[in-house]
Amino acid sequence: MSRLKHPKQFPAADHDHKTCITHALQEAEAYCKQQGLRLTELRRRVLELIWANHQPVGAYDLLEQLTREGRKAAPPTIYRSLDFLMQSGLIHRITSLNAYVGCNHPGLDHAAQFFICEYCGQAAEMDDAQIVSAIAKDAKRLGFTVEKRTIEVAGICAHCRHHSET
Amino acid sequence: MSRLKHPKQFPAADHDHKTCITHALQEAEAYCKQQGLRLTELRRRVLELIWANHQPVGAYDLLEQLTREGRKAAPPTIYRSLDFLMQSGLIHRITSLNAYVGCNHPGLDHAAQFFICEYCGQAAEMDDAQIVSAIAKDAKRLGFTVEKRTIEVAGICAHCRHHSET
DNA sequence: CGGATATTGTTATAATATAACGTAACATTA
DNA sequence: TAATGTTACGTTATATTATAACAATATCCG
Ligand SMILES: [Zn+2]
Ligand SMILES: [Zn+2]
Ligand SMILES: [Zn+2]
Ligand SMILES: [Zn+2]
Repeated sequence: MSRLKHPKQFPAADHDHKTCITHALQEAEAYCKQQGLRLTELRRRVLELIWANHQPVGAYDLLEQLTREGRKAAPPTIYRSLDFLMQSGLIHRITSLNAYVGCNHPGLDHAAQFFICEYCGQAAEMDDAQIVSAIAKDAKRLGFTVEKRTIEVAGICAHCRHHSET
Repeated sequence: MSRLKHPKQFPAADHDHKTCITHALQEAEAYCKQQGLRLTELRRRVLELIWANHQPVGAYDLLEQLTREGRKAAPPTIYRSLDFLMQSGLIHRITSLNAYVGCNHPGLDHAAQFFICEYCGQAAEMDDAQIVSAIAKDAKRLGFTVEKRTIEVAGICAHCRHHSET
């Protein structure tokens, strides 16, 4: 039950995203190897496409990209890969967008909260213990056993807000 | 910016639900009248069907019920009513279920959080200031302007857990 | 190798939601 | 009340997201 001390910031507009991608794939490789999970060519490629940026991406978008690459792909192709990646903790599903985004710290037990910019589409993953404990408190009072939390905040990120101001 | 002091409890198994329904519809009538919103026959009926119980209900379920009542109804019929009811603050959409549930306190400015039992399907609406302020704190640190929060907790309610224990 | 298991291919279909356009009901005011 | 504008509803078609079912292939292990 480890927990991050410093939740991720919103991805800066000018950050070096190539390192995000290579780092994510390296972590995924290592984690799967260690856990005996089979990160096949297809699954690896889907993960790579998801990590192409910090914007959650839809299943059919991914499907179209696979098809354009010449791969034989149908909806089950992509959904099965997404299932594997989610069960392995390598990606998250953003329920409010029906879209998928890479996990910032796979392998760690964490509740994820997402802040999603409605302008640029970027999503920041957080792991705020205060939110989690506030929910736990309510659950305790209700006698409710928590299985899964869906916490997604839509709005405007700092960068987009500054640019939209006259 | 009023806020409830005593968040609702999980609906008890044996509560008198008829009063929930009549109360909800009376409130809706009064609120719409006061706000100049047109709670038409169709919209009223859809709201009533949603309040039939405390389980979020899907759009196509509602559609089927309308059809069985002899009303001419197609998907747009129900989705337009749902849009009206949501915009008027009379119902909430449960994103993780693609389903709709009556609001417990329409007319009041409130962030809603839902605790949803995976066994009985019942949903409890809460308005926990601690959750809201924890999110606000994160948002402030990120420079993020919050527009909409989606907070849905799935799990097992006290009643169902007691019944599932050997 | 050979049989078991896991992954992928393939076709069809389910479930949720919206676009587009016409008609009817209602409201406003001349 | 008739003309007019507005809102709501009817209707058909289609978009979007996701899964069922079964066949073919690849991978693992004794
Ligand atoms: Zn990046
Ligand atoms: Zn994560
Ligand atoms: Zn009730
Ligand atoms: Zn509410």
